[in-house]
Amino acid sequence: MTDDVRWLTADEQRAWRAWLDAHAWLSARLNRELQTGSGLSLSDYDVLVHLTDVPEGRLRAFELGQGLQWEKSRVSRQVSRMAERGLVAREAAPEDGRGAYVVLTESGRRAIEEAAPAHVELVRRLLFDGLTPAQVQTLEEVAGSVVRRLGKS
Amino acid sequence: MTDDVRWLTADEQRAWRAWLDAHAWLSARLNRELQTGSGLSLSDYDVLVHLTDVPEGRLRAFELGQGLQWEKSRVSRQVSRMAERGLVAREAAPEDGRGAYVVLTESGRRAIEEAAPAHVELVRRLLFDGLTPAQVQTLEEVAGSVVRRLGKS
DNA sequence: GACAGGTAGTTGCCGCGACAACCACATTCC
DNA sequence: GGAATGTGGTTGTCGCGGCAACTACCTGTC
Repeated sequence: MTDDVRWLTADEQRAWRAWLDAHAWLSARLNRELQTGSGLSLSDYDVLVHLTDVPEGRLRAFELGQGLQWEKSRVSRQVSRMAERGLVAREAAPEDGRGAYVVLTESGRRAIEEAAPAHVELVRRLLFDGLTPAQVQTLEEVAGSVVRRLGKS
Repeated sequence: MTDDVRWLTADEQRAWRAWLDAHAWLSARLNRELQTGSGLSLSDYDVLVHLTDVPEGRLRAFELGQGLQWEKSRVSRQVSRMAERGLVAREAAPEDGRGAYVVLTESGRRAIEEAAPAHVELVRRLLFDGLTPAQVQTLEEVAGSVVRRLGKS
């Protein structure tokens, strides 16, 4: 209402816009490359990464959701789509009648093992090859600061 | 295939994950706050910003697309939704029979003027208040580097 | 002025994502 | 043990976003 808003400085505006741009371009590019290269979306990839990170390649749906910071409805639908394509399977949880496990299939494991090298290579080429170690360090600090601030309101 | 992939170092992995996390949380939060506070989405907001930046508050659809780095289909649909809500209006371009202008309405101008202060305040609180000027500078460098690298393949 | 190629914009289709409503089972409290 | 409350998952609805197909128009070139 009044004029005592603390607007952004020119530097801040540039940094803010640059960040938004960089993220938009980068994720679009990674998604596209992943899609055409291996038929996976970034979301598929993330799910598969989480499943391969864990012994047995099986997680309760809600655990997957926590790891990915996803809504449960998002988890549910993503798993449905992936299950249709054979990348994962659902299994009832014997110890909890409500629960469901999401299990990595052989085909899912193969898919991510084939997709990962090119994906990582692209992240490296587009992001890290252009940065000094100090910049990498600062990037982590900055991102960390945001996450911490989001934590407390 | 072979094992000569240059995987990410631990530092790089942390920075990468932190970036993805920070962006996911931040944009979710900004979107939510904007939505509940003023009924606008981030996309609505971006369109309105671009229109207010320009004299007369009118842009050809393709110009808007260039400014936002959006697909033309995305522009078209976004404008349709916003036009339904009275935030913008479409106008035929007299000088090009194919063309369409997107025009800021009074109601659109009011909407962004009401939404902007809280939005900027939130960006400041969640992002810039936690950063030193040097960090802001580095953030811009990093993001800029990514955008430049995306330019050339 | 006709035809080829390019450009502006819309639409269909599908995958993605948030929110809310809902179902089923678990837990707690009496 | 039965009601109240909580938790894990699914589904409906709607807005968002990319790609490809399509229409309409413009800009050459001959």
